[in-house]
Amino acid sequence: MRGGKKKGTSEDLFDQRTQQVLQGIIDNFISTSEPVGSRTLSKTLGLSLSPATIRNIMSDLSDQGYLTQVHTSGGRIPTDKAYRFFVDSLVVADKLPEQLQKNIEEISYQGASAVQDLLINTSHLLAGLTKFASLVTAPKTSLSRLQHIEFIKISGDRILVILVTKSGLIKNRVVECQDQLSQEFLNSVSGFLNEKFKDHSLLEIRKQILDSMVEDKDRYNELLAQAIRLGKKAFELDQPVEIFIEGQTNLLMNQRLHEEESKNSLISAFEQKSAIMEILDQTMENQGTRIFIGLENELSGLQECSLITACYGNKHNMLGTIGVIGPTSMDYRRIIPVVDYTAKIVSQTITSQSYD
Amino acid sequence: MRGGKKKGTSEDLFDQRTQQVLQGIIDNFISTSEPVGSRTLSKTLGLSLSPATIRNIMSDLSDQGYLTQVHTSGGRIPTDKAYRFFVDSLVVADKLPEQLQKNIEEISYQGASAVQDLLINTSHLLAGLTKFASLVTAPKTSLSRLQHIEFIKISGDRILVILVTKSGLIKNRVVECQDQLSQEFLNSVSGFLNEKFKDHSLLEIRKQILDSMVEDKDRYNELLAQAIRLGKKAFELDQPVEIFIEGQTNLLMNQRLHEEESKNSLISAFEQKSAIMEILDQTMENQGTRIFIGLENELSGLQECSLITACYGNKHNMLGTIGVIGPTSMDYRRIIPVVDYTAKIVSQTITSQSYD
DNA sequence: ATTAGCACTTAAGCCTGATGAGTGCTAATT
DNA sequence: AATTAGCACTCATCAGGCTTAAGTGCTAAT
Repeated sequence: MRGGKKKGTSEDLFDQRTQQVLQGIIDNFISTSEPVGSRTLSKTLGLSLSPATIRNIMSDLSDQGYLTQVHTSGGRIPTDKAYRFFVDSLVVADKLPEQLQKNIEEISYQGASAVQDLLINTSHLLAGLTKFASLVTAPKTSLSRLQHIEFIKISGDRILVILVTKSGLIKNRVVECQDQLSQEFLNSVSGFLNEKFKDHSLLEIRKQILDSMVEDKDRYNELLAQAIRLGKKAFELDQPVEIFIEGQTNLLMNQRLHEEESKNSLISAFEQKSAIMEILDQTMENQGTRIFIGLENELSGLQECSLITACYGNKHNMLGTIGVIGPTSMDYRRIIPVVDYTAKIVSQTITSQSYD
Repeated sequence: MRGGKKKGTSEDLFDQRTQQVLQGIIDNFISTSEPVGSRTLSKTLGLSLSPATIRNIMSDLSDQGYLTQVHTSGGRIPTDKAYRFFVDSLVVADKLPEQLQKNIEEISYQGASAVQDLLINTSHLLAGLTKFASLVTAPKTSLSRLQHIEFIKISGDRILVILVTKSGLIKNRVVECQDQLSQEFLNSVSGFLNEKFKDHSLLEIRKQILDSMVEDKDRYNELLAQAIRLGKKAFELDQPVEIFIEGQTNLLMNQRLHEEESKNSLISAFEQKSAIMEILDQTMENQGTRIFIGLENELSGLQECSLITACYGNKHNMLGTIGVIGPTSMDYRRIIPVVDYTAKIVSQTITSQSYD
């Protein structure tokens, strides 16, 4: 798995020994957060190499951009490039301890009868297990398909709209409505909409409703006219960014980034929820765990952090993303399988609860 | 307002000058966060007093427990007792600038058609305006009265329960149910429950349902039996602590408490949401702004902070609490009116949206 | 190709003394 | 009797000097 001894091929930049040294440096730095020097490494590393030899190797690694020095003396630390190499060479991540597996599986029990609860539990769990910040996005509403819609009159001119999607998401909103509509009438309207639009995606429904409004042919049928009017209100609600973030404080405390400035930019990064959403959205394309290290992150506040994400979904679609943000020097071997397995459990739970 | 020159009465511990000095120290410390010394004060304060005189006064204040010294030299800082005195003597807090008033009034516009949205907006606003941490509790469900209940069948054995309270709170939960119940039947059940329990408090309803179960006389009437069974599930849900906290990071960054330890205890305080809830609950008794300074807080993590709370509600009841947590050396004159006015606006908005 | 040896660099720890803001006390002043 | 000036004292902070330990690069020996 680690690439043989031969040199020169474009993937295999290192001979085995160089690679072991790099590994050693990364491992060392991950656990101590201190720059690592040649002497220490010569002792820690199993290979019987003198510090001098290791120095030579380290010097090469520096030239190739895998290591940097904070100051002239004082050991070296891995760069983003080193982590990237390290992560890529982790063909198999660690097996998850059984106890952890059980912890993760519990997210579906703790009163998570609705999908929202499940996602909140998930975000809580990830923050707790990793001691970093966790991100969880709700299934994109506009792509979800309609399971059920219902209107409940709660006062003269206020109507509660309840929208249940196939993915199990429940949304409610209060809309105001001039016309005095009776509950019976509202029932017919919801009956009509349910029948007509069940299983259609919300995006599609919105489009069709808008089209109907333009055509305007149904204006003399009161039921249809109202159905369209109410439907418009119910479906037009541009869904606010739904994302659960937890454990920001973990990150700020735990952090090896001691500098005020980087903390502040991190905070402001968290405040740009829509930007984070966008990034997470992009990860939905391909399944499996994705890892963004340091500068690979587009959001500037995160450029001293690593982001690990995985998607969840049902058999038809990827629905949303879960993820963790931690320092670039996090223990990838431990964190990756946690995110991975959590996504798997979320998927399972959602699938078993979804209505298709 | 500040009490005359005469001494000896139990309220008026200070002559006017002493009080001015204390004021000066507090003002100074609030704005600079640095211990203030006699020389500085002699210059800043309008009174033409020599540092020596001020030292004598300060010495007295120290004896009475209003000031402490961090080290032998190096100026004095106000104690909790001093803040308490300061706050109590603030008969009228500052008038709120109009711009701020407008900002606050906006919480009811930003798409806050449902009470939950309003509360989230509020918490966001408070954190933003004060740059501290904000707390907002939702109306206590168990005391709210029922406006409407509805059951929606969303798959074979899963039923969505929607509960709308008079205070405008909307709750939904998914419950599972062995018996295959048709939507029509569910409608009868909710019709029955609505009729029987409308305007009753949820607590009361739960009690009555449990009583009915014990009596067991309705066991042969299928509608009643199911109504009780479903009602039990719907109302028994012990409402999870609903509290919105925002801006914890504000507090951790902004903070004059530099020590790691106090930050950690602060974080753990925030994690004990139920403990915070309890404290806020206690504030619901009396209307108006309440202020807890430093050690007056029962929760240990908050003992280096001050908590400012105010209740909101409608004409019948106090429903919930909003509040801010900041350093004891916060600018009370600025913060108190913000919390105060925000509570007022929340009350107004809720009242106009409530259904009674 | 590897290693030992050596001169060089630098952060961090420690001591030192100087500085300055502050204090308490006492005696002089008003 | 209240206020103030003066003085001796305390103590945090800072800069400079010194040492130490860990590290580096380079060269020459193995």
